Amino acid sequence: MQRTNFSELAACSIARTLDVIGEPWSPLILRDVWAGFSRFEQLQADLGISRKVLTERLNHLVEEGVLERRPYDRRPRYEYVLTEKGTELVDMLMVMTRWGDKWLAGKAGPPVLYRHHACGEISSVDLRCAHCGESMHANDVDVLAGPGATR
Amino acid sequence: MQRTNFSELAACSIARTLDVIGEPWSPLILRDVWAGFSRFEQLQADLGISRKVLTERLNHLVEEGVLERRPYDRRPRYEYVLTEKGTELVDMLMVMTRWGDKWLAGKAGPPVLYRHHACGEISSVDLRCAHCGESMHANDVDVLAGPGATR
DNA sequence: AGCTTCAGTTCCTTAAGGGAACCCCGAGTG
DNA sequence: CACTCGGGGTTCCCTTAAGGAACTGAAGCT
Repeated sequence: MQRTNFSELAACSIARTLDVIGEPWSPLILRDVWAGFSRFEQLQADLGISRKVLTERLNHLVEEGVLERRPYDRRPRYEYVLTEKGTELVDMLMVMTRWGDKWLAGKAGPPVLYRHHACGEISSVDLRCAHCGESMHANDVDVLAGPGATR
Repeated sequence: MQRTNFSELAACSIARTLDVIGEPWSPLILRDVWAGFSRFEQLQADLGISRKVLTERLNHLVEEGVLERRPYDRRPRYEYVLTEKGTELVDMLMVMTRWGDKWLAGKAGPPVLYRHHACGEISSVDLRCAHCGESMHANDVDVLAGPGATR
């Protein structure tokens, strides 16, 4: 299969982000690392992903600065941990989770729940304007060309 | 290429969501439809995607209830519009955009800006707890098994 | 009747994922 | 010192999906 490099299409932060974590399995690898599956064997066993593809994905995520590969033994053993850049990607996963919980979970209800440290309650994320704090969703904004626009 | 059906791996809203929009091009198609490119020819020209793949992706997104295919002429002409389910997916794109703006845009700055209707300011999304309204990010939550969990 | 446009469909080539087998390295054991 | 074990990959072959260009069909226009 050939695959287009999305970020060459246009200046677009969505396309650029997809070049970092848009490949199959990458978001699930991030989820697992966040959940504490940090080693190659753990990830492979939990996801059932091909070892070849897992190697490729981990290398790519490390190159992109989303994960860090660090030794945890004097033997050649490594674990993968989220960098700050990677941790901030988890925000996106929390929004995906919320959408999946609402539209795909069905009667069984959400597979996982989040308990918010600040208030101690089971909750989920909500999108708000970083400026005024009011709700901010797809229909609440105008899209304008920014400084990095090319067309 | 074979591709694993992610949602069969485990009860996981992320995996389920990826089965809806995780295929290559799907998020960019959604972005374009949101931006007003609603017809086959417009999408194909803007993205440079193969017509075959565009057909497959549009069909899948319609089947999943994310897009609606509606005629706009007495001739066999169709446009694709976001359903409510699809519009809520754009939340995820806004979070992706924010991450890409921060980590990948570089000196040129963000390619697009959002102006928030409520306050009229250029802004971006921020994740907050739906319950208490405080900031809610990856490190601010505990993850617990929910009613839909299978293990 | 012929031309044009939109919205796909068909067909071939190329490359990526799946999966199983294999390999290398250092530690622990007898 | 040889032997085994387990983590972390690498290699190989097969299948299937993406790229890309050419083709089709159904209106409406001239």
